[in-house]
Amino acid sequence: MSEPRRRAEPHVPKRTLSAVVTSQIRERIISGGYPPGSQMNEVEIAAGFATSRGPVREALQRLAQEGLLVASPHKGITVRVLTDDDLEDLYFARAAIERAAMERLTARGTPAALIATLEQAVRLMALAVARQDWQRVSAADLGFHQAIVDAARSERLSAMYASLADQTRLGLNLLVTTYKGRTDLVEEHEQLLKLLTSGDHAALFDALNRHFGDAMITLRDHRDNSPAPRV
Amino acid sequence: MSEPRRRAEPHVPKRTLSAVVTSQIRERIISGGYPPGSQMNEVEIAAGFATSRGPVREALQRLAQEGLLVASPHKGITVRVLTDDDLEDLYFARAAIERAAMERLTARGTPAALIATLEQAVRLMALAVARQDWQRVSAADLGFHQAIVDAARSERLSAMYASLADQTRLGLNLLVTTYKGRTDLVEEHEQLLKLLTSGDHAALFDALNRHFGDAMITLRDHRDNSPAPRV
DNA sequence: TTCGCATTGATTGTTGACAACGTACTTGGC
DNA sequence: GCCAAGTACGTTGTCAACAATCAATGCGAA
Repeated sequence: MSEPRRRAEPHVPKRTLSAVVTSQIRERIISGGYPPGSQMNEVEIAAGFATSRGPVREALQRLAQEGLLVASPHKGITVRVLTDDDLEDLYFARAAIERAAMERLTARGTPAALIATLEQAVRLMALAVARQDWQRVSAADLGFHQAIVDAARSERLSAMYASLADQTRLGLNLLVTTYKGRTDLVEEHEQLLKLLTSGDHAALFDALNRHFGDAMITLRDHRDNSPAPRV
Repeated sequence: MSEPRRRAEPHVPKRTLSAVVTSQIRERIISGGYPPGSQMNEVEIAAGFATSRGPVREALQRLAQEGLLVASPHKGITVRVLTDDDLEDLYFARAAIERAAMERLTARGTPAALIATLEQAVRLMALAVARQDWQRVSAADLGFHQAIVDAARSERLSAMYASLADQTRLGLNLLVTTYKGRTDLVEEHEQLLKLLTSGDHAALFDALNRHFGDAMITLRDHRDNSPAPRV
């Protein structure tokens, strides 16, 4: 990991201030630090980061294009409020990308490294479920799926999926108890993993569709049963 | 080439300057006004738009995230140079999205409005082919596919596909003669249209895969036969 | 009261200047 | 002549102030 310093190419990742602000804000949005619907006041955030509005503005613009924020000209930028339609669209788009990734994987052969990564993710998920740490369950869940997409080695698919995964976490952090009672979650991912190694094309796709379908149903139930936060 | 505003705008409701600069630059990149690899000098562009660096900077950042530009911190922003791998990745990602859209369309039924739009696109394409206007052929081609994706009514799929389509145009404008000799292009789209209305799931997917496969082959041939521009 | 409207306050959009960084050139030494 | 360090230039990153726009409030008239 440690790279010997070379004169011709020191290339230390001189992270620009905008970049660090962007990732900080993104993390805070995903983890629920900024609740959906709240307005992102530029001067306020800039003060929090001890910087000026410039970098903050760039960060917000970027996150808006990633789908975590919504920008209205002259009105401001607010944290996205995901509707039921948005959630359905999210899972639909994720399924589209993940299926394509799986198709390529089954065609080219599943790398052993991916299997190891997925097994690790499942283990982490099981552990988190046992501890009822739903934050980590969600992280393991999305990590599992992102690993599958990344294994397809498509720069664009990976980038698009990462954006969709972030939006999904934004939708989930409102419903921290979403995973509660879904004891079948670990089994479902184990099943996906098994089908992925077996190479059973049709069964794998069916399982993925059911998997996302279950997630949608669970989300809807929780949303219906819990009072929606004021918008 | 220079298309001035058609009117002194008394009622431009609320398009921010950044937005208009963004679309202007995007159009110019796609149409080849800024050749791939060239650096986007902020002050230069700002002078061209008679504005300051602020809006230009925002526009460039946005286009970079759309994939048309690549940004290196402290070095500058350049027009993306698409490699062969990029082209393959583009078609792979497009196929992933378009297949998902088609699946939903065949499941829910193809809207009549879509059929009309596609027929119109094919007519325009045939006309452009007859006139050997490859710029319009490319526009009709991408319009055809974008219409299919839009008909699936998925906000995220449409947005992602639009970005991929723009990148495709960026790759095509280097090879303006790409379509030359592809007299089968109109037939292929007619075939896709027919299969879409017939609802033949499997045949439609096969046709789409062949369609993109043909495009890839043609692109590769042209790139191999023509001297690659220095990078 | 209630509707309409001007005014106020706050926030975003834009600008020009300053600072930091990378690149290319020049200069000195071998 | 060639290489290396130092330097100068150009570009990007950041900042603070100015202008434009929107939401909210208060006032007055029907």
